Amino acid sequence: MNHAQLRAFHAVAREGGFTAAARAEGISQPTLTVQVKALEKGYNVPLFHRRGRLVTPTHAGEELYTLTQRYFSLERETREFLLAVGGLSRGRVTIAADGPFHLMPLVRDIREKLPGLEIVVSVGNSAAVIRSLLNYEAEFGLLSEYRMDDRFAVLAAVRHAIVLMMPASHEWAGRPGVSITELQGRPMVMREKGSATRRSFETALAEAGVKPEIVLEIGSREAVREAVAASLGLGVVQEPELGEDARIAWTRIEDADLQATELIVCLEERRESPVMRRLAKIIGDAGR
Amino acid sequence: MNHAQLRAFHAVAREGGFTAAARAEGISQPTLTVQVKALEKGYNVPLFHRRGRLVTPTHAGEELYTLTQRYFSLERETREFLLAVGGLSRGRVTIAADGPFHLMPLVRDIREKLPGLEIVVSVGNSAAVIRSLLNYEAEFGLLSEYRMDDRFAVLAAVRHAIVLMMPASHEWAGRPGVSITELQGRPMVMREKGSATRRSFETALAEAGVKPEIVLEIGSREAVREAVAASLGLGVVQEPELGEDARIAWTRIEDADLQATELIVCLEERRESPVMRRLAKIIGDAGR
DNA sequence: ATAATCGATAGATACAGTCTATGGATGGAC
DNA sequence: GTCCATCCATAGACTGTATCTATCGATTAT
Repeated sequence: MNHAQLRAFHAVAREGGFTAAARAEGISQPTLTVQVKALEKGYNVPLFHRRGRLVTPTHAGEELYTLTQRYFSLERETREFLLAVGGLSRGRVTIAADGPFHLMPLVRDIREKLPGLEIVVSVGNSAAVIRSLLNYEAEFGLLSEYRMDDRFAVLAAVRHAIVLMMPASHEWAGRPGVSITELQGRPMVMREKGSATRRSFETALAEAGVKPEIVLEIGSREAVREAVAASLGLGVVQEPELGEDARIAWTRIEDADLQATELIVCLEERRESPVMRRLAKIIGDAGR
Repeated sequence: MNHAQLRAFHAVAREGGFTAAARAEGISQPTLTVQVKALEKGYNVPLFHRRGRLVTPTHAGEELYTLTQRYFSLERETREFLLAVGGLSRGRVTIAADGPFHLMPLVRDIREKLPGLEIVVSVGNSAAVIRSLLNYEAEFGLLSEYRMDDRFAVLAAVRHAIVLMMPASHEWAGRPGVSITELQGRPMVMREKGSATRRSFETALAEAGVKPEIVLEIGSREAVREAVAASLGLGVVQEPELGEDARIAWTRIEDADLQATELIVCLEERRESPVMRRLAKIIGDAGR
């Protein structure tokens, strides 16, 4: 028993004759005769009654047909699965991100362009993102610029302004911008050392020779916001992370290049995969 | 996608590596590499992560594996079905008989020798038996000798004595045998004209020049027995058809060759089929 | 550092699946 | 009843492909 034999039998059983089956399958009639005969001979099992031009399945043939129906139905299902996955009309894409904020436009864009894809997101810190990528657990990663190395390929970069956050009652509230020098000696609430926002901000401070007073160091964006709302000091945050909080006012820092860059990356070795290229195009369009 | 590609993928996914899969399948490792690669390229779907010597299925690969598991399981099931049917360890055999009496030893023997076979019996008159055989509805037929023609092949013949049946109170009851000449002028109950029993009996009567008095003509074995039990006359019946009836006595007719031959036949064109030959052997052993 | 193991590649080969050509048989049309 | 069309079976030839061996490069373990 082999595939060609089963296929020949199935076609003859389905079409009710060798010639009809040959037409339906687009092959010659002798091929079907030979294959079916080989199948019958191989197991000593007559599968069709041939009386004259009439071809009728034997009982064994009918039973076999119920099996081949399932078999070839499954084969079609498999082929359609591969087509769908190859065409990205179904499948799963996994994204590892170091924070929820820059993720949403990306997810929205993938859902729009490829609605059949299941999107799995895992949010963790930068180390977890890198681990997921190296483990092949995630296809894409959202990472701060400074954590990049040459194992990864950049698909898109999104730059966001870093803005100054203050209590709504603060004297600067309502000002369109402030100078970085004005921050000299001011009380400030800072993120932890590893934060990309803090890194970028400290570089700008150093360049300007400005030293604020660090009154508090806190491990999350939300904690910084709460501390600012409680008037413990000023804070810096990336613009998309601001949210809608009535207790908070914010303004730009005009005379410093204060930006954080968030990268959408994938493993360097996977960059040339066709699926990756198509997804990268969509992602590139998203992170304009 | 073709069968070799799916088989290669399935083996690699199952064994967790190309070399292991090659060992398991008894083929060379490059074959698997080529086939799996062709499958991946054909649909632009990476199926395995290859990092170093570690081979891990992608998500698409895992999904495909669930499909190929079902697929190859069904393929194995199909192969086992064909093996079983070819070895007669399962399947169906259909027998058409012109009466229930000679059937039972045959059915018992088939059940003993080939316990996996489903035995389907259809009982009808001779014409129905012949029709079933010609329609391929039945593989075997039980027929009276005189209905045979050369479209059929005789697999076995069972000869049964035709005996004389009388009421238990009859004067002959208890006699070991009677002469056919003693039937001259005796009241008798007969089966219908087409009956093999009647045919054989009338031939014997004609040869002996004996003429009984036909008092009743009735269309079934059971009806003949009832008529005899009611003392309407004597009856003739094949020995296996006698049954256990306290109202009835019987004896042989000594000086006449009174036998009916029941044939087990199949279609001439099917006689050489291997399945038929094996069944015919069993049937031949049965009808000793 | 070295050996062993694993997967990838290239080139060659044998077989199997398929084709065309043809024959034989059956069933329908007139 | 005869002729024609249709269908399945057979024979022989061919093409493609699944497979092999030989070899390389890379990674892991000793």
